[in-house]
Formats: sequence, structure tokens, C-alpha cells
Amino acid sequence: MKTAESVPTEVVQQVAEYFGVLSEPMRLRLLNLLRDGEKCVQDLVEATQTSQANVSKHLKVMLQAGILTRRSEGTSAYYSVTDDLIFELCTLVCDRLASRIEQQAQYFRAFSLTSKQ
Amino acid sequence: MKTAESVPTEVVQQVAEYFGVLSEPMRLRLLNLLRDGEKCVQDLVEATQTSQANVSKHLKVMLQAGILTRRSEGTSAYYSVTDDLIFELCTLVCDRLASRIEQQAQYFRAFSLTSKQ
DNA sequence: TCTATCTATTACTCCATTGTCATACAAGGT
DNA sequence: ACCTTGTATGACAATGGAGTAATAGATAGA
Repeated sequence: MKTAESVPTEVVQQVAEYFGVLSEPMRLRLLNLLRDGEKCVQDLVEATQTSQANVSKHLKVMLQAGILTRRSEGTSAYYSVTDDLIFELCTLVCDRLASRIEQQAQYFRAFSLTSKQ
Repeated sequence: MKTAESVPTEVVQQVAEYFGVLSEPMRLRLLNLLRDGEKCVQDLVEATQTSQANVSKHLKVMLQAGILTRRSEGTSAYYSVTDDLIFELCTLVCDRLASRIEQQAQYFRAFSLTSKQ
């Protein structure tokens, strides 16, 4: 049986880093833009309304995390998502967050009933 | 059809925060310790070998993120995991990381073959 | 009541990361 | 060759978060 202490530090570290990549709004936005397919840096800059340097940096982070793939064409660099697990994770989290909000709404409705009359 | 720009900033922000909670090794260690069931702060302090203040802080973060539940008993505070989605997410990520490492191993083996003779 | 234990919180330092600016590099077109 | 465009990188300031030490509060027991 697996005990808590049996999980190596290295593993915990890497899992934390993976989640860390997904813990930045700008990176999530970039990933969402890459849902349709590969895009070059300039496309992403225009879509995100931030600096080109910033986009390149975030792309580099995700590239090194093994989430993206890079393809050079002329002076442009095209990035695409290689690891669809990311979208799966985002879907799971979004659904859970939505459920919570709905649950909150139910609490309000229940209170509304007890307050009636 | 959903376009990239249609995702509200607030949603992206919250998803990022959710992943952010899971992006700290100490928190993952605490969650792993809570796999078996609820534990009090002191138990977690002894198991993680860090300060009590640090454990309380991380627990608070996860409590506010809706991941944990708190139960008071005497002077002790017992925490337990309410959102099992977390373990599901960790499992998915761990499996993916394991696959990557195995893939890397395959590359080494393939190179070993091409280098033979 | 006094003490001991357990937990939460504050103030503080330290480290990591984000975003920006400027610059360097590479490739195409004129 | 020159210029333009697209991308990557380094330095920098600002921000945020982790960890620690000290302290306060709460509860059980003597």
C-alpha cells in the first residue's frame, strides 16, 4: 500500500510544476487560442493584446514543459498544443467550478424558501 | 461556436487560481497525507516536518479554495478533502508524466539499436 | 486559576515570476 | 547591401507567495 511518505520529492515537484504552468491566466488564454490549431507568435500577440516579449516568454515556458510544439517557417514561429491532456484538465476544473456556483445558487434558493411568508 | 475571446477574464482567472493551489509541493504533500482521511494540524506538522504556521497557512489556502473541510474538536482542527477531483487531476498528470518518461526511454533504446555494430 | 497544548494570525525576509523595455538575431524582399 | 518583419533574450522593476518567528486565542486538565 502506498503511504504518503513513499511519494518521492522529485515526483511531487514535477507535478507541482505541471500545475504551475497552468496557473497563469495569460498562459491559459494562449492555450485557448491554440485550441483551433497552430498559430504564430504575432497572431497570439494581436489576440492577447500584450507585448510580443511576454508572449514569447510564456510560449517558452509551455514549450519546455512539453505542452507545446514549435515549428519554424520563414521568420515566423508556429506553436501548437501537443498535450491535449491540458484541455481535459481545464474541462474538469471548469465543470467543477460551475457545479460549485450552481450549488451556491441552490443555497440562495433554499434560503429564499425558508424566508417566505 | 466558442471563440477564444469569448472566455471571460473572470473564468480564466478562477481556473488559474485553482491550478495555482495545486502548484505547490507542500500542498500536494498535505493533500496526499489527507488521502487516508481527516487529520489534525499537528499530525500534518509531524508528517511534513515543517512549521505549524506553514501548515496552517497552506491548509487555509486550500480551505478557501473549497478543496478542504475543517472540523473543530477540542483544541484540534481536523481537515479533510472534500473535492476528490484533485486526486483525479493528480492521477492524470502523474500518468502523463510517466508516459513521457517511458517515451524518453524508448528514444534511448531506439538510438541504442541504430548505434549497434 | 494556572498551565499546557493546539491552532490561527501577523510581521517580516527571501525568492520566484510577471511584464516591459531595449536589443540582438534571423529571414525575405527591395 | 539595406530595410522590414518576426522572434528570442537579457536586464530591470514590481509583484506575489513561501517560510519563519513571535504572538494571540481557545480549550482541556490539574
